[in-house]
Amino acid sequence: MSLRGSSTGSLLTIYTALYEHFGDPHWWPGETPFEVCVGAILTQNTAWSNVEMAISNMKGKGLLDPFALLSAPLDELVTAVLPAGYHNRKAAYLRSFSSYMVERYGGLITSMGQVPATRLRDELLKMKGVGEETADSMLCYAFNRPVLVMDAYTHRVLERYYGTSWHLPGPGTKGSYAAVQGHLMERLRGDALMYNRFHALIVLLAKDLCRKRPLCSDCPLRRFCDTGVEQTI
DNA sequence: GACCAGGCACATC
DNA sequence: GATGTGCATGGT
Repeated sequence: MSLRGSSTGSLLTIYTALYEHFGDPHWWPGETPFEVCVGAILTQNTAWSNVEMAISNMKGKGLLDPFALLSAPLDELVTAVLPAGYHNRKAAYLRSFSSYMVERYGGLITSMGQVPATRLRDELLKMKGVGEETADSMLCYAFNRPVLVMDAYTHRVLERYYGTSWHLPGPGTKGSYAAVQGHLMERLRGDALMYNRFHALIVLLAKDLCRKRPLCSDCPLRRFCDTGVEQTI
């Protein structure tokens, strides 16, 4: 398992070019850490625009609080998250997450923030509806931990960037998440803010390429366009 | 009308 | 353990 020809320099080049092109992405959209966690669950296999509608519904009903969420009737919660799809499952996941927060941490997100990242990650992964990507999104964007989120965008953009030298397993294959995440974090050796921005900028790039928005002529990111990445992301 | 979008759990082999 | 399938809506 290796990436021939890769180097810390090339990854930092991507990061620097992305930052210069897009600026500070200010991720994740969310007014509170709890809202970020809710968004991480709601966005599973779902476009963010649909998640925004669901979060807006929840905000309108005062459900963006673990205690309020737990005391609300289930059908009210289901109705609120309807636009995000998978409403029955996601409503159950949100209840499960809120229950965990209230029972273990008294509903205080600040108490969760005191827990070592590896332990908190293990706890999150034990909950139904929280896989590696969702747990890492919470750790990085709600708890400001130095964790790089690996999602389909990250995988596909980097796959295209490295081209034939990309020898890590593809999304969905065994060990792919930890392998790719470990590879990138070893080389980037960044802090929480850098990992936060790196993943966010990759997503912005992928979305821009989807929309076929042209990059400036001297931008190092044109390498993505030259390899036809806009055709596949 | 088909396909996709910031996954995950569970059943089956 | 690996693979396939269900979950569900809104936008394109």
